[in-house]
Amino acid sequence: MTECVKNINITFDENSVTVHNVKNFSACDTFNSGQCFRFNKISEGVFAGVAHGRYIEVSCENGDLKIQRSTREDFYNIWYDYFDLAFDYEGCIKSFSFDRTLQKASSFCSGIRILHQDLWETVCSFIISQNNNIPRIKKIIEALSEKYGNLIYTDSSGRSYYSFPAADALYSAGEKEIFEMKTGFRAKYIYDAAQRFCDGKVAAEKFESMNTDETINELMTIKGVGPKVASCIALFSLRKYDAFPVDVWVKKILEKYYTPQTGKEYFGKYAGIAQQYLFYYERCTNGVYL
DNA sequence: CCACAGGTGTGTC
DNA sequence: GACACACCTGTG
Repeated sequence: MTECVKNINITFDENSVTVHNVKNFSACDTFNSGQCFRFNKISEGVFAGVAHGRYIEVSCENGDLKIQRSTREDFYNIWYDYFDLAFDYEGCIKSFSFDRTLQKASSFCSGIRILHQDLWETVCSFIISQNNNIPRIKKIIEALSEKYGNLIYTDSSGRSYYSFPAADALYSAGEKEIFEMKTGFRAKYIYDAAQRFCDGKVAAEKFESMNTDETINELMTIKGVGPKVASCIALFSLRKYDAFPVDVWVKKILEKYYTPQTGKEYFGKYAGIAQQYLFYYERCTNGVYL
């Protein structure tokens, strides 16, 4: 069955969805750009993982985006939004032509998408990311999911996939158990955040009417969430495209290619997407990959 | 043994 | 406000 929605053609199979002629989509670049910790390469060009409580396998060849193990309903309810399919990345990249470095970076990784990730998962994951490295961040998140999440899928080789733990699962586990999952000094932050999500004090809808600065200030009331983590949450979950996370890499980039005064304003309303291109470009061209 | 990893809270001036 | 400084843990 094929449908046409907003000028894109989509084919639905028994157990997969194919979106035809998708521009600017690379599963590899998207999942390796540091915004998401739960997808891994399972074969050439294919990435598998769990998001929003569902297991999928994602690949994109010749402009055809294939999502395996997705129903038609899940595609419309979850993945269309998750992969930001409505956003015009081509136009966004064109708007970056005022800057040579940005032009180079965006043509290097024009297939990166800004994912629309679950708020709680993003908050928790980026708290874990502080003063940490990506392999260990992934390891901790997998361990938490295996212990406190739900079994979602087991593949033919016997590998099991788990959902990210719900906030109340971590809250009832307690700070001590969270610490024992090798989260270190971040345990108290995770516990505190979990409690606030259980209370319902934090909800994604709350941020819809807020601008980016308001969003970041609100997020920073969570312990362990500073400007960098708050910007990541705003960008990778709440879709505030002008949120501009500044980490050690971006700091280096700003020093190397720009002036000390260059701030997010210079990059405009899609500063966050610019940040992703620059970050990924700089890391790849300096030999750091995963 | 020590530095470092996609930072942040706390205590100083 | 602009600084140091510690912080769990694994890896080089």
